[in-house]
Amino acid sequence: MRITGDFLRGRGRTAMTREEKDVLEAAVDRVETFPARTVVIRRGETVDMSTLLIDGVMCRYMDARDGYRQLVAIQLAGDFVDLHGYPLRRLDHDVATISDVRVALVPHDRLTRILETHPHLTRILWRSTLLDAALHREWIFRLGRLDAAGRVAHVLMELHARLAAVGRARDGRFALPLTQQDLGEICGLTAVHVNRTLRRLREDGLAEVARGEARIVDAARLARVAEFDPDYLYLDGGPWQEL
Amino acid sequence: MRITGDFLRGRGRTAMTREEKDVLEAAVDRVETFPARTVVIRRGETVDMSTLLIDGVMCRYMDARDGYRQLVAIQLAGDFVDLHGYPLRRLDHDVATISDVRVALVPHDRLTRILETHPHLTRILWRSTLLDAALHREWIFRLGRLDAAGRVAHVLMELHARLAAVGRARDGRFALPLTQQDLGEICGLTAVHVNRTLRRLREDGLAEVARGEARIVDAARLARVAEFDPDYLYLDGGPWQEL
DNA sequence: CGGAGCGTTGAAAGCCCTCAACGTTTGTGG
DNA sequence: CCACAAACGTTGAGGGCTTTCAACGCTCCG
Repeated sequence: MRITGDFLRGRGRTAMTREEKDVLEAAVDRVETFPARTVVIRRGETVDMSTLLIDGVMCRYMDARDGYRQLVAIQLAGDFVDLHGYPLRRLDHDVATISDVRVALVPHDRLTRILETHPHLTRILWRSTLLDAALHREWIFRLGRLDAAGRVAHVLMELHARLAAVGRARDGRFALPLTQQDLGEICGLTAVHVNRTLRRLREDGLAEVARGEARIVDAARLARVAEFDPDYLYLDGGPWQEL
Repeated sequence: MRITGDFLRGRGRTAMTREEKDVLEAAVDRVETFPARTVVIRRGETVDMSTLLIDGVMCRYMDARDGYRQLVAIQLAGDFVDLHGYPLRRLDHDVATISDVRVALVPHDRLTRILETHPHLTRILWRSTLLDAALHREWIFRLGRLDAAGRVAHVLMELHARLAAVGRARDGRFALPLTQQDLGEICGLTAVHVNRTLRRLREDGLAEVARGEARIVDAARLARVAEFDPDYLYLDGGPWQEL
């Protein structure tokens, strides 16, 4: 498969012409791997390349004074992890791996070239950074309005939907290399309470998380607990088709 | 003053050339006003213009099942409220006014023209949508990691910094047309608890909010309670100068 | 096979919510 | 300009959700 084959897969990739896909593919300078649990970019660093995640799971996070951190994004296969670093030039948060990952690196000067020559592809790249922003907003909603069960349920629903879009979920099951501590740092909860909440979801027949795998047992009820509506993911086949 | 004169003011506007400022100004189709507490765009609507806020305060929010809403952004003078609607085509949230507002409307076909002819200005517009995303991330941090006092303090610090950047704060004071209910919908708290928290901040000599005005009394201590670092606002004069 | 990280469970404390009542301000119409 | 109503702000008491602290079991990897 092409290096960039999962980019926007299931979320508007079809809006790219064959030539645009080639141009994007050609913008990749090289492919690298990082081991699990590695910090890749530190907050404040000036960046001159952006990272497209090919396989594995990464995260973006901000540190709190008490030593805990708050995850602000989970990045999955096909995600441009730090494309926003191109217009912003420096990042306001850290980037790290969760699992072993394979990434493609795209130098910013090649993005500038795309900007100058391919307006439609530019708009698609721009759009992809805004899909991230839409996820951010949903995370704000999750943290501001949902209780512990809702938050954990929401994360599971979101990850399932996103992984399914890139062919990495089947029958409601998907690999979930997150610890309960990680889930806590996503949901603004302690690991202890995540544990109790997962038990509750399991006992209620909604979802099961164990040994690096998640399984959504009753999607309808889980979605209700999570107040989950996949609109914000702008998935293909949703109510609108665009670009 | 020009209609677009506050756009990116204090946050990278100087990176725009004179010609680019003219092009942006010319992209404005018309100026409109809306009264306070009006819904301007409903979630899911397809949009073909974007809204630049000239004066007043607006918000973006998502509804929860219980009737409460979660604000995901506050927009101030100079903010492009829904520029993300251009690449996304439809919004995943509602947009409403808080105070009376004056806005400039920019048709999307003119943005497409800019995309095709002004790559540097395009990058600046792109960047402005990513400043919003950086705010989203900080809001996630605020909700996930801070207690009530920290959240309210953080909102006050952020609004002060952003308003100061566009010349609408003086001596730590600024107009704050938000009710305690609004603050609760920003912070994921009830209005009652916002009230108690504001009292606490007042009694501790950190900040005062009353009759539509906020006053930051002790910025250093308030920033500490809020774990506030203005990095994420990408203000001019910060540690980096870019574009 | 040993250790470190991860997961699990219980008890107690704390923060925030809910409910309720009342005071204050704002805006509107007479 | 006043009167009134509605929205907003304030305060108290009690309850619930989540955290904290502590202990222990499990799993996986070197």
